[in-house]
Amino acid sequence: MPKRAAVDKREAILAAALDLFSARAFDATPMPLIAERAGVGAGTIYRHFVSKEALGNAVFRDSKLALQRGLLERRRGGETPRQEFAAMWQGLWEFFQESPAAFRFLETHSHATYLDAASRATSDAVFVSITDFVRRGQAAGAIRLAPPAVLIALAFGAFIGLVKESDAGRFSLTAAVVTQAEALAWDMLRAR
Amino acid sequence: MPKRAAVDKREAILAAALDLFSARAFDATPMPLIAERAGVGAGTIYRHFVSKEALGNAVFRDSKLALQRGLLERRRGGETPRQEFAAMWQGLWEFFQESPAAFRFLETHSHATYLDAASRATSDAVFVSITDFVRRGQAAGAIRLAPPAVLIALAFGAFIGLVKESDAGRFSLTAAVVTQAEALAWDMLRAR
Amino acid sequence: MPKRAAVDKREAILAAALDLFSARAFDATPMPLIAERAGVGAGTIYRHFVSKEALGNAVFRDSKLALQRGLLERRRGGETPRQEFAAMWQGLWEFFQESPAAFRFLETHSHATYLDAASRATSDAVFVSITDFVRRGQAAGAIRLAPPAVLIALAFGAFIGLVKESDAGRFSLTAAVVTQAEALAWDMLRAR
Amino acid sequence: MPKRAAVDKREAILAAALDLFSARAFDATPMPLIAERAGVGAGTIYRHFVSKEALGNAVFRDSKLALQRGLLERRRGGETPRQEFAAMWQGLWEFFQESPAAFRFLETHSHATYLDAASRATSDAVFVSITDFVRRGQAAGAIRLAPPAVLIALAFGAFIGLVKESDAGRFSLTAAVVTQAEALAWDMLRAR
DNA sequence: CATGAATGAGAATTCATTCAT
DNA sequence: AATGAATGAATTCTCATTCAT
Repeated sequence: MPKRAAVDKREAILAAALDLFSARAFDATPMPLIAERAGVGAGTIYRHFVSKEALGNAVFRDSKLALQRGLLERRRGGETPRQEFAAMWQGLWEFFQESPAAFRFLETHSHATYLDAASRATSDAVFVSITDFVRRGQAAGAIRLAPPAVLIALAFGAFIGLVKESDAGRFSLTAAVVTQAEALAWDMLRAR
Repeated sequence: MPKRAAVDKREAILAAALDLFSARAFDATPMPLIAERAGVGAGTIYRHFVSKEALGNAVFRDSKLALQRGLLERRRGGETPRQEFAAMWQGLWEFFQESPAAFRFLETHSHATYLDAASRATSDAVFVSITDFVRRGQAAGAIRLAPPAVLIALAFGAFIGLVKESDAGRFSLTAAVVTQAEALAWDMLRAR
Repeated sequence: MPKRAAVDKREAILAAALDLFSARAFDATPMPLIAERAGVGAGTIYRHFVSKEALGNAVFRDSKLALQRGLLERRRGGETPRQEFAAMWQGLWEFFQESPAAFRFLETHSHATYLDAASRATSDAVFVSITDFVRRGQAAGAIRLAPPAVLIALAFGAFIGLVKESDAGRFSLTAAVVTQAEALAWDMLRAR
Repeated sequence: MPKRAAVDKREAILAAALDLFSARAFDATPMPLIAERAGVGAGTIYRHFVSKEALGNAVFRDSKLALQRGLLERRRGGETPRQEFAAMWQGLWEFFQESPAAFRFLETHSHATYLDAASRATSDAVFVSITDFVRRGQAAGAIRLAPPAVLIALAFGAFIGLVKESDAGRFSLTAAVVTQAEALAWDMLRAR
């Protein structure tokens, strides 16, 4: 088992990298800056990650898993598809509030050339878990009969659009806005 | 008026830069590579753009204006909001088909740190012209009464989600998919 | 055809690298030091050689070919094996006098891990040209009947030993010493 | 007197360093790799050697002394110069067989910039002990009247040439080859 | 004594930009 | 105007050495 201090440094490095990668581009972020932000020596990063790319992938996977947790943790079981969708939308919103850097990082780096197979597999796993929800909703007659991937792309894209445009200063992303948006997004998905 | 040859080189540089910036990150794209792709000398780029950042901004503005043209050019006048929305959605789709590089570039670089005031102003102008459409639709009772910026964020985000997930290989972005998606997106916006 | 200036810089870099690599180890020689010695910018080296290893190989091949020229150029044709050996020994001596750095570099780096196939091929070609001499001498009954490679190893090794020990300060390598040594070396090779 | 364990670690470090230094260059051999190979912590090396250079010098001196032992231990006393030379040549061969790494290390690092006065003194001592043999041989009329240092350089160089060229794959260094070579080398030295 | 995590100076290499041609 | 060779600052990464445990 790794020492406490080592784990702390690793966490500090990941946190600093996430902060920086979400604010500037990956390629525009020098390793020494990450080290400084994390409060460690530049060489220390390489004791935990074999390369900058490996660090980028670790940040990506951590963020993706955090998103998955946020997305799924509010579901209770035994909910209607309508309720489940609301829970996921709220979960996304809470994830964004808890770690906006992670949310923005995922959105900006989803097609980054440095992502490796493991990172892509993590992305896929998250996607599959949502696909499952859509299929159940369709089977129950609550969600429209369109390819699940397309429905997810539209709904997820809508949420991301919300964050991006609020970042651009077009409006302020309040709980009220998010809740209203959820109702609209559900109108896009629900069977009629 | 600039000479024909000079204009051609400028265009070649912009096209090469767009190609490259949409495939790799801005900071991961060397100027000499852009020059080579454009068929000009590295120094020549600096006769047309004062810096790499200036080139990035020019590419951004050109792409944004092309998107605006695509978005608006199919509208005829005298259409219902429903028809106008369909026209804009189709316009977006045509813009994507004509220059997927420009579409992807805009999506990935919308928050780039190198964007200057003029670029942001161009973005805003595009946004405003869509806002206008939403307001008219709301006045006509065809579009829901929510902040226009939020509705645009949701609908535009949904379209971008479509492109991103199809890029990720989750499905193939055919005309049929796009048309079906348009109906769903309209269901998100329309008043009821 | 490359420009004159470019060729000059390339030569300057090769000369500086040879100087430095023969005085210190390859791995102990920083590229900026080579650049400084050559009077060029550090980046310039990379316009002529793709890597430090490539530079090392170029220096090696150049030196090896210079050694080959020195070794063979004093031969006239129609000489006895005895005369030919003397010519080669003198050629080696002249090569050493003209470019002691090249001589020492070859000796110290003959097994360097960075040497590539082309460099090894150059080494082999030189070896073969000497092997040919030995075979002819053996056919003429002038040189002992031992494996040519072994004879070459002994004679060449003897010459290198001379240089190394004189470098170590055990004696001064004068023309007289070299000539006397040649007679002894021949006594090692000649048939009896 | 140092503890047994400490001596063992010191020996392990020296052995690991010798192995590594003979296969790769001194400057291309990381201390942590030596530590790992020796089965000790990286810091432990510094309890036995003040620096990497000091370690390199210790390896050099150990190897040089081992060579000296190999060179001289087969001499019995009361031999003819001819027999003594054969004994030394065989000793060299046995030393090479017992520790080829030490042999190669000495050969490659004889001019290393990090060698200190003590290392050079050790080299000199070995040289002197051979010089003594040459002088006696000359006094007895068995060895040519040339500067002993020159004769040693030639003979020793010849042996090294044998090893280098066999390493280069030109032939296989068998006992038969070594014995034949000894006869030739003696022909180079013997008075006539 | 021994360890090995941590460090930061220094290594190789890249690339935006300049300027002589 | 156009070029592309040249530059050197900045980047990623390595490793000798230290020191808290």
